[in-house]
Amino acid sequence: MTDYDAVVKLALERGFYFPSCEVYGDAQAGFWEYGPSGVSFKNKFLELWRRELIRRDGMMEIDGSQIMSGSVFEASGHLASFADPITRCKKCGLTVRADKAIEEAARITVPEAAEPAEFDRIIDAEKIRCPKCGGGFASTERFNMMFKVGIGPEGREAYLRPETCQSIFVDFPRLFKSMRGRLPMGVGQIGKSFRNEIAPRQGLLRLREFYQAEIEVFCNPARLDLVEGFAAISDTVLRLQMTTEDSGVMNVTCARAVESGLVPNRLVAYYLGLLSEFYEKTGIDMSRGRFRRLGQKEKAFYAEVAFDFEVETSTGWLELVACNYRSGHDLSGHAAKSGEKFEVMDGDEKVLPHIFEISMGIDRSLYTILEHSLRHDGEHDRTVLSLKPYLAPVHIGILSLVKKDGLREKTDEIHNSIKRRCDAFLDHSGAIGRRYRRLDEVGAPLAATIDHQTLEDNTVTVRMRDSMEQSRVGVAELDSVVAAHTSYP
RNA sequence: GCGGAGUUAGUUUAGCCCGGUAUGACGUCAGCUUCCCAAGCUGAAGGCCGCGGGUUCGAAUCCCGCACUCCGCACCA
Repeated sequence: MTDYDAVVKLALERGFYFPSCEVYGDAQAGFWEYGPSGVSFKNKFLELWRRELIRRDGMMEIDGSQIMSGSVFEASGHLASFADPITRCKKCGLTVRADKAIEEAARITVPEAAEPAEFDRIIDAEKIRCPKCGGGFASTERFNMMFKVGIGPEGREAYLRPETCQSIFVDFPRLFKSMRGRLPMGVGQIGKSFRNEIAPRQGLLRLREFYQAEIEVFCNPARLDLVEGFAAISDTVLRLQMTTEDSGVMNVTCARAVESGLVPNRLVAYYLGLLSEFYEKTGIDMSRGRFRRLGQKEKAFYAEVAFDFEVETSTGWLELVACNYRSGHDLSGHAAKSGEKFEVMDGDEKVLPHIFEISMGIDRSLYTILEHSLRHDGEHDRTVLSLKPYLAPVHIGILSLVKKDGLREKTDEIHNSIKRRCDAFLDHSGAIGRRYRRLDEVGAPLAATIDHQTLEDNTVTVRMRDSMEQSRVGVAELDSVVAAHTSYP
């Protein structure tokens, strides 16, 4: 069984995640639900994100609409650029990208954003045929990856957002004014985005409806090297890979990365440093991670400089975060379309802020943490999910060694006294070893077992997930033991 | 979307070639055991065999279509 299969099996058996609408045959691919363990785990991951990025850096957090008006995506460029020109072979049904087919057959480069009729004209003029069967092509159409929705009885045009950040951009003027903003200003958001992927695949890794945690840093393009607090991360090590040459991954400090020109400025290096420190704390094996600088062709249409944070998993290198320097693309687009002013004062200077974004895929991050944390302990023949204690869905299992002689009642009492302050799981049934194994599988770092001695001296056995070591702890101290062991770093 | 493989209980799996409504394991639940690492014993629940149609007296099994999952290609601002 591959690591991927092992994670999927655990996810299904232990309620981390599973397919949406699975009782119906018309369920579509690319939609998954988080179960109880998954939600508890996700919430803790997001709390870590808030601590390490939003609060640490004094950013704002908003929660925007998932449905946004058509104008937003006209201004952002998504209506024109987030769509592929596709054409279909009339004989064998092969669907190809019109621009790719023309490029390959006739060596003519047509801009992706050209009109469909332009593609048809060239296909006709160059007598381009299906590369597979030689058949003729039907008319070129635009397949836009945004989900269109109709608002109200008239069905007014709107779209499910394909990235959460558009809310942040259009809210910027109000946020800057009402929240007494000053540059650089970070605004974050956790929420869902929607993309009509042609072929969703691999569970949480490629979804049509997915979670993003995005941070948009509004900055003065003339002051990208004036970063307050840079000293805090200047010695943080980044694992960098340049795309141009087949260079390996280099370990360089943030300070060194800027000096050597590997990272264009201190602002970008600062946030790569914060991000690196964040992921270190998620339990992902950072020796299998890298920040890869993207080449011209790989970058998104709005990005000037882009680094992807990628991690090696059993499915190959997986992109968890896109860090894009989007320059003035977004705000100038919204300014022009809306007529609203997006310039702000930075000291004595009036500037249209540029944007550096940290766009995190939450689902992919959660998957990667699970895969990197799941291990088989051959010595004791058990499956252990060695999550960081602060990310575990269950903090502590509360178990009765046996049910009789009042141990069940004592166990219930202890569970009741603790359950509002942490995620405690009560279990009376089955052999004690079996219950420990169950807790190991959901990643619970602690278990407290109530036995006959508890009735005499009010102590319990506390068992550690990773070492399986046991110690005797007073019931009165249980609270503080749990808090100390499961608190965020 | 193309090509390939697959889909039977929570998980895993037999049965399919050679039609007669389904097998085992693990897990779950209850009881006994009162026990500190998946112990043992007894019992139970759980399946419209992915969905729809066809052939047939009768379909998990044969035929057709569709969906989903996985792999490869293409795609992935």
